[in-house]
Amino acid sequence: MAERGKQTVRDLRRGSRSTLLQRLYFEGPLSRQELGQISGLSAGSVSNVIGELLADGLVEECGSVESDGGRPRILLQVPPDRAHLVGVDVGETQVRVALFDLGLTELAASDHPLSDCGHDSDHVVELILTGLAEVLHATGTDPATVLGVGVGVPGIVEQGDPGTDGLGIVVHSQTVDWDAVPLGRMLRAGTDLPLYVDNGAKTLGQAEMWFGAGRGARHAVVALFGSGVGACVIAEGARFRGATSSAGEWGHTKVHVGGRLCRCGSRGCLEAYVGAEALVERWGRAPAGSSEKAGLAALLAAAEAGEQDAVELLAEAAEYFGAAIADLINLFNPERIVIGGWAGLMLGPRLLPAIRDAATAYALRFPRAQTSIDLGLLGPDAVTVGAATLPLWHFLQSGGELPARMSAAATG
Amino acid sequence: MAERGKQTVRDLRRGSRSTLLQRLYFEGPLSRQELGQISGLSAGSVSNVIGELLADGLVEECGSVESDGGRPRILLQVPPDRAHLVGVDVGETQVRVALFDLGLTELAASDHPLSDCGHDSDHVVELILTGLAEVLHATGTDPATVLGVGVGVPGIVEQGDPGTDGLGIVVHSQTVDWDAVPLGRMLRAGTDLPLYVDNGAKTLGQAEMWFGAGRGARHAVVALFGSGVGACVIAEGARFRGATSSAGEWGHTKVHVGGRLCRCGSRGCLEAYVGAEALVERWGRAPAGSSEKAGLAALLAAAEAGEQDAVELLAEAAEYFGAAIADLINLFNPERIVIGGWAGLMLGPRLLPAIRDAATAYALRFPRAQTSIDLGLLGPDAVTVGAATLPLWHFLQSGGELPARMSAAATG
DNA sequence: ACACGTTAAATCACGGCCTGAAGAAAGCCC
DNA sequence: GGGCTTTCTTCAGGCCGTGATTTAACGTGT
Repeated sequence: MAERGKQTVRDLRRGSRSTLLQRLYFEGPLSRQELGQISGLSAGSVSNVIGELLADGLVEECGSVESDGGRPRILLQVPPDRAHLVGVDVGETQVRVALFDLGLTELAASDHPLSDCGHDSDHVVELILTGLAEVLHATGTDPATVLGVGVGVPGIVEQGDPGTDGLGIVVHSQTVDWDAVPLGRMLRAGTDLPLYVDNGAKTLGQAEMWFGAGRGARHAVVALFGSGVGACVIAEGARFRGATSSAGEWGHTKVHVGGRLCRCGSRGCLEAYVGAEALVERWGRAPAGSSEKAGLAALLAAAEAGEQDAVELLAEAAEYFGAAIADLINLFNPERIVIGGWAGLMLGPRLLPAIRDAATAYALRFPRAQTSIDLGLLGPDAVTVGAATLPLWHFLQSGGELPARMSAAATG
Repeated sequence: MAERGKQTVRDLRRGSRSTLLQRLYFEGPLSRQELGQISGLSAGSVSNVIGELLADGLVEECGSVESDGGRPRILLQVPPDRAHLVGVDVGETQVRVALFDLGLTELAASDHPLSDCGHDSDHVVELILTGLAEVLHATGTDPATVLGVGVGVPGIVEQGDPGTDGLGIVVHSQTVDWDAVPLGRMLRAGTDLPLYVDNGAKTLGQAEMWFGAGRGARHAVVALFGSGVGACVIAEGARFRGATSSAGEWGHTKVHVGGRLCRCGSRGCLEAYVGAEALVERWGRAPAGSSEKAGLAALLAAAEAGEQDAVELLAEAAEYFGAAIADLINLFNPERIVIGGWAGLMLGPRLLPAIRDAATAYALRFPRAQTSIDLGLLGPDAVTVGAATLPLWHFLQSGGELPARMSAAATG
């Protein structure tokens, strides 16, 4: 149980590189001095490791800061243009491919609507690959500088054996009718870049954790409230994946056993009570033919205008949502809950107080007291950013391991 | 995020010791040869580390086995009598203290009923300390050979800062009315032994994972079904604790928002539908004045005899239980669910098929397909065993670190 | 200008670690 | 007794992080 495999003396160096690289990446320009303080490494080791990273071009000096009277500190940072990342969002209505630099600044993006052919997997793969080619071409980016492609998909992702170059990645989705689609193999046929695939809600949560309302929390749950409902659980600073990477499927938690029919085929799911699709449908007064987003906006406007049925519907949704959040608090004991997703951001300002109250009423006192409930800061566009964090995470975790094809071209 | 702190070259040795010790502990007598194979360490290192452990008396040779034609393998094992462990169960009706050897064989136990003074914390602490003295005296065990005392309590345990010798341990329990009881400090006043405290349901789950139906699983949830309902979540082979160690409070998951009133004060909790206390109360036909256990047995007998209301009540309980297990499957994506606890073991044989069906009906297809649902193998007595695994786990994890007072007396 | 104090970074000997190869040990078979 | 096989031990070699020492780079005061 929990035996971490064999460790050679070399893994220490990888660990040190990783620690330093992560600190520099997340905590901005830092001197060797400060790096030693916060990482616990000795000054000698910091110098040594930073020297290596400098030689690899993974770190660069950027100015200095005087230190009253003594030698000035040299600031170090991870050069944002040292490498690139690709994030893909396979959404309900479109496939979006974005190219980022190492600092996750978006350099280019490509959108392809998904109206005609639906979610036929061959079509989606084709769109991903064309999008990838487009963003690379538009920016004149050498594919050799891309650390990897992260893809957020709707559905459950089976990661397969690691080390098989992503070939084992398989996607299951009851909602878009993907049954064991071998996305890894299919994408691999069109690109040599390292592939990372995860659920889109999870990647959005990842983005919120890194750059949004989740920053700094080590134990958090990002509750994603959109057309459906999902969650991304972070424990000890890393995604909680479970045995086959599908942990956090919150939308089909039973809040009312034997209750409303859900699109998953079961009854009483949270999603059937608070999902945007369900809300709009239950309200039944959205302008015919309008989008789900417009429908929800109309519902919200009606409630703001004081229309009784809209007010009640939203109040009920807040109660169910809060109760389900209470379940998350009881089960995961997070220090923070972040409510994200487009519907969450739209309804959040109105519902947050009621959600907090419901969570307090339904959760156990002690874990509830340890938890704050806040709105997310990132819009749904952040799915691509989150997807791009997948290869980025691998990069940082491995201590700055570059694909073989890139290591020669240390541009600094 | 997820930066594991600084590692010195010495931590490697600790890791190796820990790995080897764990393998030997769990996988019985093994030769250096086999140890090298399964741990990934080189033969040289194994010899080296085992030499250390032998010198510390943490490992002993135990016979040899011929190896067709070559030098025979020398088998190694962890000597069960090298040290002792204490497990304490602070239950609903009694305080039970048990002394174990390193192999978790029970050497002595002491029970004290908790009828008169209820759960007054001073009284409980007193009983624990007398029980501890009793088992040590009865077996003539030198306290210096005790690795630590593990305590399972009803309620939520706040671990406090590690390294403070357990002084920060505080217990909260809405059911037995403990509000921030500083159990660590209180016990520390009466003993110098290392202290470990956790929720009793969690320790029972721990026992089930180590020696019961959970053996070998790296991701599992032990669902504990007794008077109340709880869960112990194991991820990556270790307990999932969350931010403040209270993760896994499953009994108050909302299965029916706004439904039955629960003893926690909230409505619609799982426990209010399937907890033994709730079932017996709802049935309403248990012999007056009988214990909860007897009441549940009577309910079961009535159902076996075909009495309609009993049959229906149990069928409903199975459905709710299965639905709540479906939530666990969706949220934690375990490879195994173990149903334990005294009520679980009592009703399990009858309800398991229905629970499995309900879980299948309510959970998402993919994660459900990855999970097996089985009955636990250990009775509720295992709480003490589970509690004793707390110090044992520390011992194995640290690579066989002995309290200072013991290391001199390497008896071999 | 110039020495002095101060702070930051680089260097280096040291003790530890794991590996891998070579050697020693312990049994069997002929 | 001489091979042969298999297991275990020993040891050189390459790395690693530490901590002390040295060097670098800057203010300040004279």
